[in-house]
Amino acid sequence: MKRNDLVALVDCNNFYVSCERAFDPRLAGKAIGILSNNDGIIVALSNELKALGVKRGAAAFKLPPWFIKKHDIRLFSSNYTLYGDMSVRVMQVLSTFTPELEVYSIDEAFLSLKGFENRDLTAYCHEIRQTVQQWLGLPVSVGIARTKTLAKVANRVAKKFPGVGGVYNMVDHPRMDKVLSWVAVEDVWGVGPQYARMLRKEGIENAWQLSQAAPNWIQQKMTIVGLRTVRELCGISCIDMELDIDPKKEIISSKSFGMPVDDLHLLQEAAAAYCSRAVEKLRAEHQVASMVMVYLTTNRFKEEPQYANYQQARLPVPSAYTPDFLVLVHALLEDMYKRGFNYKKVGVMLSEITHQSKAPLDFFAPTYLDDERKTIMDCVDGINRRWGSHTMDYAAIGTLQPWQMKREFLSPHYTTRWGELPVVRAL
DNA sequence: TCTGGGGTCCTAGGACCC
DNA sequence: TCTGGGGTCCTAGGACCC
Repeated sequence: MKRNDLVALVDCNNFYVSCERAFDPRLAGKAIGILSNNDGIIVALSNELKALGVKRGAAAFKLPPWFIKKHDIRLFSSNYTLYGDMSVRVMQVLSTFTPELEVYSIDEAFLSLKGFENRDLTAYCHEIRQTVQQWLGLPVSVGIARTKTLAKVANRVAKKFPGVGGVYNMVDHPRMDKVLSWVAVEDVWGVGPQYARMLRKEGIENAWQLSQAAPNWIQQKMTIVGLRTVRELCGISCIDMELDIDPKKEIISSKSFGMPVDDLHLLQEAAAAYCSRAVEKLRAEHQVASMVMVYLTTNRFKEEPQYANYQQARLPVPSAYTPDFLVLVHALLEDMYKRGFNYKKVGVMLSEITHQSKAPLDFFAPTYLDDERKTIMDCVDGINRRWGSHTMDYAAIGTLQPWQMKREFLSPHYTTRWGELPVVRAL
């Protein structure tokens, strides 16, 4: 990107909450919280819930029943199927507004506005905002600037000052110092808790001060990554748009259990289930992997005997055939397992990933692409796509699955299951 | 009772090579 | 007293993002 680039950051407001509201208008104006896996903590809050003093990360069970009742607080288990599907729709709408769209996260995208210099950018972004609102029922905020980091700042302003109407334009802003001084240093994109603590100790408390810091010192303390952030705050674009979706380098599937698990066979089941999920994701991207890693851990927050370990193994030939991995995962876990601990979590990670067509060849073994194993997997995936996931599964994942996560307050899969479509009734 | 899950990038340091 | 120097590759760990 060059100095004269233009970029808009579109970010959905309270995305998970807004998805729930989009399908249930009665939730408008209510204090709403979305829970983490296992219904443990609150990961997303509506503004009304924030106003009651509840913080992100608060343990759900610690909200007293009288408090919930008094303020009519609505809690939901996270429904990632719904949020993921809504996300795809948002991105589809946004892509009609620019030739260059970078999907940055489930609820955010950067839009290149290169070539739009002569338009009224603020008005154009209001149009984007209104379109998403009208077509999907989701509120978004838009920040416009010459660098991604500044677009993040502008987006923050758009969210925090309702007066600007959800869009804030920082391109050639006359009072950059004033806007940046308003942003706390830990709220700058690229500055996490560790760096924020260090910077504050050095007297740098806001984005403006950070933008004025000595480049050499910044690079020494925060690596090249920190230096880029500083330059971006100064309006020099260093972080390019990423228009191609990079193939994944690793795929992780792991979850905390809904209850403590000490039995090896149950751990094996859970690991097999996550393994199967991970390899499914691998195939969805037409990739193969040769390395698999398994980890398991007890609950580090509890005052009881602790144990954590991981081990990895390599397949002789890259594969996307689930049973190849199930066998390894089974053996690795058996090796690591120690009796007498209450385990909280296992995870499976795939790495050394390549595209199916680029996998290294083996003289003595067929490649995944040319093998009947691929035919079998395609068949399984096809069935699960047609009839719903888990229609066909591996016996290794068990049937009772007592380790499954808790999701007591799950909303319907409004957009992805026929049986759960919202119904509109004439009164 | 609870304290998520899934990613990426960068650097330092060790192993190994000539 | 001496015990090079420069390069690459790999891994672990730390930082960040949502």
